[in-house]
Amino acid sequence: MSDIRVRFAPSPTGKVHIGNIRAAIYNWLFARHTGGKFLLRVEDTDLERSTPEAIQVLFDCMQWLGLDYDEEVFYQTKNVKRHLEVVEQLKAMGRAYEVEKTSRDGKTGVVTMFRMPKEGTIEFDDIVKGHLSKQAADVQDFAIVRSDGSPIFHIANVVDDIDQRVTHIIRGDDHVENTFKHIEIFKALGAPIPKYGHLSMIVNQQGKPYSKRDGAAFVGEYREQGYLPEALFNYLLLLGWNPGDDREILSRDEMIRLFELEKVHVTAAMFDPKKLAWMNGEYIKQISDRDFRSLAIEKVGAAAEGKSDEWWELFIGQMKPRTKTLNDMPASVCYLFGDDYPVDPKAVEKRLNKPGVKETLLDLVERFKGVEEWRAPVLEALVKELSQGNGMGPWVHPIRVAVSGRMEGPGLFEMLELLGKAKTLERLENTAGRL
RNA sequence: GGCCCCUUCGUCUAUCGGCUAGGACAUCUGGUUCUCAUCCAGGUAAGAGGAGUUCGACUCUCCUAGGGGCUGCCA
Repeated sequence: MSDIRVRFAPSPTGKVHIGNIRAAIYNWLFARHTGGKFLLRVEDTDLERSTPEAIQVLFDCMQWLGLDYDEEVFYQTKNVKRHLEVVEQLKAMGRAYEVEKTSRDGKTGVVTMFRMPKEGTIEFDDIVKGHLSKQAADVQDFAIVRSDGSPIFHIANVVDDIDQRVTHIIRGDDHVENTFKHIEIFKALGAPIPKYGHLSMIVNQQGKPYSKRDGAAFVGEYREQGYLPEALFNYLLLLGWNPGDDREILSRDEMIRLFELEKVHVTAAMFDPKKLAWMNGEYIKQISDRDFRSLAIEKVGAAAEGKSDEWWELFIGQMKPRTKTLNDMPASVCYLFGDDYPVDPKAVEKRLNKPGVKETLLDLVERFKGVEEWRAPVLEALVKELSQGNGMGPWVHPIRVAVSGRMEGPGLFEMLELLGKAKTLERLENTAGRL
């Protein structure tokens, strides 16, 4: 146990950005590594966007990624009274003052400003960026209460951090400049100044912050696309941190054991969907047969019912190494679950519309009819004998397209076993009939 | 404009003054194979530029260039 307390403090908007969730991951890992507490604070002061649905999306994302939090969720709106009390305190001390201002949209009103020192330097040691300092004169006074009386981010954030007794603030790089302001508020209030760690941004190929224009920018999209939470977690973790050796695929326990905030990189990291896809494939290969089966059933739907354990074992052995994201699966195996499957015209052209193919298929139907034990090795032996050692291509390719409509997939004989004798014969005959 | 930060293969990165600069993804070649994928073997590919410190610099210092962040009654 330690006294370390960190928080993830998103403002719920109905979507959780990958850069944001990476901050959550680093906070979580830091807390779990040090034996501290990981707190969740919902900065729900934007009443229009912070709907119950948006907050639920946030919870769902965290649960999906296995980011469990300690203590009760802290809602920023419930602490508004405190924020305003502190502002009064600041005013009494002469550190805050009211002024009439005109906002960008032309409205004039009285806002409360925080008074920054006018000389000296403000400095702090950022755990990831190192020593940072700035002339106080370079930081302007800033608003902390709007003309409608509502507290602004800067004051709400600091007061909540004080109330939640946060010891380490790990957040996005875009808050570095705010830190110089926040430190002054902590000082003015006589509160201990937390340690800071600012995380670089996730950027696109142009080096700009990764946004929805660059592809899937939100956690929910990866979930919908069939990525495993473990893979996204692992990939995001590696975007700016590594254990110091060549390991890349890490178990949750290893991550917790090895994670060190001091080793987080300062530089922005470019998001590479290809590597994420590779990593997802690695995780799919790692999951248990049982889990793979239930995920497959989830994706394929009702058509997956009624298959035997034995059937699944063969299916899993064939499909696990061929699956990059779970969502690829329904399309790549649908011919196993029904007769309504797409036929690739290029495959037909290349493998079926050739002289002699019709005869080959009809001949195979006759030979297959006599097969009593409908098993991949038996079928393979049969075709091997036909080919007389000259390669099974002339048989294998037409069969594959005839029964599946595509040129790629599981091993042909395994495919036939999965399909069953009746379906295989039916499809071969039907296909031959159309040639 | 001002302030702050960053800079190793295309990408993520290792290197804490000794480097023939290592790994992974991507890419290419070959092998295995009935296709695809897996798997195996191998290849191409990097220290932004310039000064300085040092026996020695990717590692330390400075300058330049390039990139990014902030500069709201957003968070």
